[in-house]
Amino acid sequence: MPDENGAHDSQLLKGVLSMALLRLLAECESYGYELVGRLHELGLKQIHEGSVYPALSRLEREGSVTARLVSSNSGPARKYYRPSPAGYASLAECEVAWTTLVRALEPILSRPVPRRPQEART
Amino acid sequence: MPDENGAHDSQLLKGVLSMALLRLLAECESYGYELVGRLHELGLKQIHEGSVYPALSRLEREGSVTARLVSSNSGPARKYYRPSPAGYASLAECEVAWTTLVRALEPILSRPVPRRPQEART
DNA sequence: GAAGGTACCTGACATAGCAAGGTACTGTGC
DNA sequence: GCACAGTACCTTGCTATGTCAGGTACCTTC
Repeated sequence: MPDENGAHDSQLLKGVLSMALLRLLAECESYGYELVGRLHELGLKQIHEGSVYPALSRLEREGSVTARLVSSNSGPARKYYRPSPAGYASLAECEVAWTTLVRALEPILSRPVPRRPQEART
Repeated sequence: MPDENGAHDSQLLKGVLSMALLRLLAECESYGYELVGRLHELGLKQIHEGSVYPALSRLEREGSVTARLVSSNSGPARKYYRPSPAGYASLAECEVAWTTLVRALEPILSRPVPRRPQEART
């Protein structure tokens, strides 16, 4: 089946991408091109370079990550990012917000959808 | 502590609101003003009318919900919404996308954040 | 020297939540 | 009769951020 939910996901992804990137960078210093691959492996196939590079730039501008250029022998120089202390703090906050959201949605999503919605009480 | 994550949440919420609304409506026919209250009870306190009404209009325009006006004796008429068959389908798709996203993020978020990020291998 | 993989970046566009404000109906109290 | 508070709706800008499409450039291999 084709990814018709791709369009939907694009909205769900908002705000999640930064968190995911920050989290991956906390795990292991990395660069944009590789991060795209790592996200794809996680199953987030619909994330493209055009989302990741701007997101990384934002994180750097915000001071959440620091970058260093490392020349490569398999192409142009790679820009390796790693979280700053502020980035770790931001990540922690973001994870709290995410967990809170997931927990808030759980009670309604876990219940099976009723066959017919109940009529409103007047 | 104040809700400093409110700003962050605004991004995390993208796409989640429609799903939550659709899900609540599947549970029980309702109207905007009440839905805001229900979302607040769920812990989604940062959702305001200015988000809910446009979201409901979008859902109606998309054909995901149908609406009917019911006069009230405690104020102006209420606009009750309930999901259409297309809305149920959309909800199902959306829940899949959501679950997929949550599951994709789990493996990286559940691991404890390393004290120091590992140096990249060259 | 052309091709293809690696690696970066950007600009125009669409989406959707937020903030702020406006309208209007109802019952209550004065 | 009138102001008020609560209920209930809606809209206009603003902003953030993902997508799409495209561009640049390095390096190795053929």
